[in-house]
Amino acid sequence: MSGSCNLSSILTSANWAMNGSLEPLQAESGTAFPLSSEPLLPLSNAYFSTAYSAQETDKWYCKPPQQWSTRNILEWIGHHVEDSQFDGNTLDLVSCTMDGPTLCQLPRDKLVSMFGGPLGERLFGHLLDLKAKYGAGDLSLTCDFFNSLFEEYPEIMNVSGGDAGYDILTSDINSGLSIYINQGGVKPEGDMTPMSDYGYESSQDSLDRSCAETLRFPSPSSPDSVGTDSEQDLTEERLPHFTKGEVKRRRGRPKKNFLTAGSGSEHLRSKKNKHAPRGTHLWEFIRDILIHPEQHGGLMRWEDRREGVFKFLKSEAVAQLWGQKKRNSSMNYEKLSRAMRYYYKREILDRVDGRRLVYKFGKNSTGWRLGEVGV
DNA sequence: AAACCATTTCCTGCTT
DNA sequence: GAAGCAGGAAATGGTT
Repeated sequence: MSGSCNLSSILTSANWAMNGSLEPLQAESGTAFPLSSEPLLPLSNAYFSTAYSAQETDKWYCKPPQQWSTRNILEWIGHHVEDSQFDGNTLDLVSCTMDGPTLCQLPRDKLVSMFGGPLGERLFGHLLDLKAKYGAGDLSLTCDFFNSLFEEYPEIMNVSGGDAGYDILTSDINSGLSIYINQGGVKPEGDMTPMSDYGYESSQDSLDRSCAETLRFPSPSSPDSVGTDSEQDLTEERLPHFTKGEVKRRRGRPKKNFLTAGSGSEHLRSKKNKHAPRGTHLWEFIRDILIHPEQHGGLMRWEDRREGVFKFLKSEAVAQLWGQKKRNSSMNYEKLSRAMRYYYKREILDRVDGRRLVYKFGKNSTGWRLGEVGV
């Protein structure tokens, strides 16, 4: 694309947003998406760690993508660029400058052609998840989401055979409307269900969207959104108190099922990219909560930042959030803490004796120390 | 396909 | 008694 600015230009030009001395960026004539007059912000690690000048409610993660401004979109793309360690210098500024409705209408292949395969797929998948999440209260947005989904993945409409029962595809967190897919059909379900998970591709994705205070904890009688082998398994595994003494619950991680992974985009993405995205380990998830307190304050806090000592303030809420990330609504602090204890041996965590809910990062953990990149 | 890794689940016993 | 800690054992899903 001739004459376009790349992201390094943004990083340079965006300094005007900080020192106010540079001219606003202008798009080339014929640009498909008009540039916003809003100041553009740098898409760098430093930005994401330090620039919180904008009101929190104006962040991309605080509103539906349909309402994003150009700056929101740049922040969003920058977040994925940073999180995936993608080389932002290869991107066109023109590709990044559009409004929310324009972005939401872009088909998958268009995003892929604009941003390249890995990043484009990533952006598209996350956008689907965001549309699913924010479809609440606006049926057109939900329809938009399904139109996109069915357009991109028509095989969903041809699911047949397999286990009986409905697999949750998505849910409307405000209205309680849940959409299930069963053997080629889509069934709306009126009952309230646990909040659907989002397509976490980084810990920030989840945390941006969730605060402990707004978490919905699954009721014992509600259907579970986590994939199980079958309806029978769902009963046996998720409602053990109904079958206690009759069926022994299987140990280990519950099985996933096709189409049960939130929007399905992560499942489909994983086929193409076998490498787990950054930030998918528990200790990284914990670390990110601690280093982004402005996004999820009140869940955890540093006891001694220099030494890496931290404390769970809302242990169950953190566990639920971790469960969302792993698409496992049965996660709790007991299980999370068991995983944390495994880190002692690997020296990712050090023991802190005698203090409840207090842990300490070990020598094999990174990214939390003062002075490290982005911290 | 198999080995490996990082959890997840369940459990018993202990401590606060 | 509840909550948390410790760690063994077995299981799963994803990656190599």
